[in-house]
Amino acid sequence: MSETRVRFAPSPTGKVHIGNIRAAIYNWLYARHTGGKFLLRIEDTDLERSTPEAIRALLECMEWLGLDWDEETFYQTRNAKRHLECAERLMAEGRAYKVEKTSRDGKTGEVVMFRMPKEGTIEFDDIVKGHMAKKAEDVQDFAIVRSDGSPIFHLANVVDDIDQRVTHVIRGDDHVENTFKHIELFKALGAPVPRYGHLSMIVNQQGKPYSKRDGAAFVGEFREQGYLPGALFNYLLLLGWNPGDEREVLTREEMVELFDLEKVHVTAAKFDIKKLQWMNGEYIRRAPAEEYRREMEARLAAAGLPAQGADLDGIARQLQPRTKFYSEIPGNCAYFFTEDYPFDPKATEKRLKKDGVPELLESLASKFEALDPFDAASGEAMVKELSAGQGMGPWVHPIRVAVSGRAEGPGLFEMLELLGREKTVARLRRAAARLREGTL
RNA sequence: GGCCCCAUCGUCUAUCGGCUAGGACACGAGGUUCUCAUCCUUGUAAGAGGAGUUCGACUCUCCUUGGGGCUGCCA
Repeated sequence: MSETRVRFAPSPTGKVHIGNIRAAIYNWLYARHTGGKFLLRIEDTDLERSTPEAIRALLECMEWLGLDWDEETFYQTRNAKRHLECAERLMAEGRAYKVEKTSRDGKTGEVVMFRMPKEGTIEFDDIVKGHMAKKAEDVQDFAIVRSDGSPIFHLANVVDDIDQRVTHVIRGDDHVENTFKHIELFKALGAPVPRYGHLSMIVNQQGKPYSKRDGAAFVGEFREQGYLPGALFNYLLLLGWNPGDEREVLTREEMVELFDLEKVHVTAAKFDIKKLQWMNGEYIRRAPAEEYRREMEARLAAAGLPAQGADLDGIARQLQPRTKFYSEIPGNCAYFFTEDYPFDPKATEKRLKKDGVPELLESLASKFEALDPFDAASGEAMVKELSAGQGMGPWVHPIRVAVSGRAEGPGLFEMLELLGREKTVARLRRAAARLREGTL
């Protein structure tokens, strides 16, 4: 049994979308699962539309998702000589012929056509779709070399698969019809036909397949929006495959161990951003505290917030279960690091702009000034005593908004402890003063 | 038009002839609670339609309907 060799063969003609990248994920997992090789081939034969930017974006996305590939990156255009040699050979053997054709855009010239068999059936066993068969008469001859002498996708794709010794072709559903053509090409070139596995499409909320023009589905967008690569990877994996039990959040190791092409679904799956968001939160909550802290520090630094002196571990502990996206970290905890924190208008209106609040805040400031020790437990005990069993809301809410500017966040007393006595007291007094001045 | 593929809660899915059709997301209710989130409990919600095979069909067969793919000198 020879080694499994699969490839991801995108054409860099636009931004890579989730459908493409899921194909990459499935190829990668299949290679890792079988202990084979995962190859990358850039199909840049469409010179008009392939761009270096698209290639760079693609490689960045793969790296971000941890899709490492084996052997050297294969650029299809660099193998053009071989493609053409094969075309010559096919012509010499009568399997291809030249013909005068007019293209869609009106150019007329001589192209090389591959001759398909005219009778019998072409069949293959697709690993995901099962047995596939088609009458030869239903498949037309097709062009393999353009009138300008450049090889066309079908030829280049097959010859490269031969040269890269690809054993399993795992690609999008949109290639099923091509497979009947490609099989004949492999045979005509005297090469073994690889096994095929065709992946269903991922469709959008409207039920339409994602296209390269679908900006929202561009993998890089998810990264910018603060999704974790692990979460996207995990979510995409589940869109058409499951481990056979009820687990959904899987480690990369589990995925590699359990992944199986035979269990991949035939039906198209609808992309559900809500579930991805949940998955992302799940990944954040499950992240090691160390990792969350590092991420937080990086985000704070990027936002220009000075984190020195603050109890970052304590803040991270409070924030982690409340974070849906890493990108929202600075906005959610800026008040820990600056006195210039914004006041949410609604919360200010509801909790602070009330009769008696300035007086309340000032009296609380004095109490916190005297509190000993200044920690969450004694803060809570103090307010509990003030509330006399009637509920701490009337005290807690104004304090929270005064010291953080926000209506939601960590438990108030944990928050105050993290802030420290000095800041707590100063903020309460400052808020009271601003309320009196009417500057809040 | 021709050829091919597909069809379980709103969404992702389990079921491989025995089903009171299970789980997750989303949504609703409740609990914990100082807010938000987490967490726990819980509810609503599905087999496109019609024939057939069978003791028994979500599961097998056929038809209909609906969706998708392909039908390029794009990939």
